[in-house]
Amino acid sequence: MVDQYCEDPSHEDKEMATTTEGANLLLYLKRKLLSAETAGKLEYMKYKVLSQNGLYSYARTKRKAPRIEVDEAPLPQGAISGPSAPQEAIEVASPRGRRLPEEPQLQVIQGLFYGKYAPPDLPPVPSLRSLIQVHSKPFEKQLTSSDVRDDQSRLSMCKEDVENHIFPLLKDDEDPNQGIPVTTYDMGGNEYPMVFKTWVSKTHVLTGGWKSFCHDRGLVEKTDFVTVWVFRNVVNGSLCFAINSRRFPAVSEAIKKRRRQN
DNA sequence: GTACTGCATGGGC
DNA sequence: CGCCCATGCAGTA
Repeated sequence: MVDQYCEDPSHEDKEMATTTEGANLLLYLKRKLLSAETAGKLEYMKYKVLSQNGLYSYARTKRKAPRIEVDEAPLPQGAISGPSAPQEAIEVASPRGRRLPEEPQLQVIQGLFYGKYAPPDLPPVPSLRSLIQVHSKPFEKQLTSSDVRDDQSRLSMCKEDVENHIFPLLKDDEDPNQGIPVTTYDMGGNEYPMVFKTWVSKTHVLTGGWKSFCHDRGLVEKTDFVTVWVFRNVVNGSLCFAINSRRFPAVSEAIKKRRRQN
């Protein structure tokens, strides 16, 4: 696209027009009130770009309230409005994990993620904030070929992550061996119905909508890493996942996961 | 045949 | 050696 402009002798005029157009668009957008859906998508794009460059630190960034005033979905009854609504979200401690209140949270996370990456404790999806009260900390997985292959495409998760981040959130009547229906959200707030299940062989998987999630985002093995948050929908109590992905084109081998030292 | 599920296996740690 | 997990492939709808 840029090359075309360079070869075109009248490109300066066009460029000028484009610049003016762009400036007008930016001015317009600055005043534009966004729908919840559009705001969510923009937030997702921002998060994706910044998280890939390791620049995103959602938890530490002071954020203005999202400009959502038109078409905003009504908040569930009892929910406090505003960006900091679920302040008292309850984090479920892992059975093995010790809770050391003085310890900075970032240190706890480090070592579990690839590179310098500290995803927020809560999925950075504005439309989900009022739904989350009970949740666990995120975990990450480098995708394998069986995670993304068309004839398989189920997300397998390791024992440690499942025991630490999913099992603590399960209710008594939810049996992973039977399969638990879950709703998975992407960073745009789009829903994918999936099933979380533990096979007889003790493999833990996410099936069902995982395939379309994979397709929609064009996920590939090894270079793509998914971050998984697990929480309960405070309104209907259902088990929910939120999944984001980051891509490292330079990564072409399986990364060995560091053993947790307890 | 196609899409999907889930058990069994073997390599790696 | 035992455990874990990626995946091969058999079975089902």
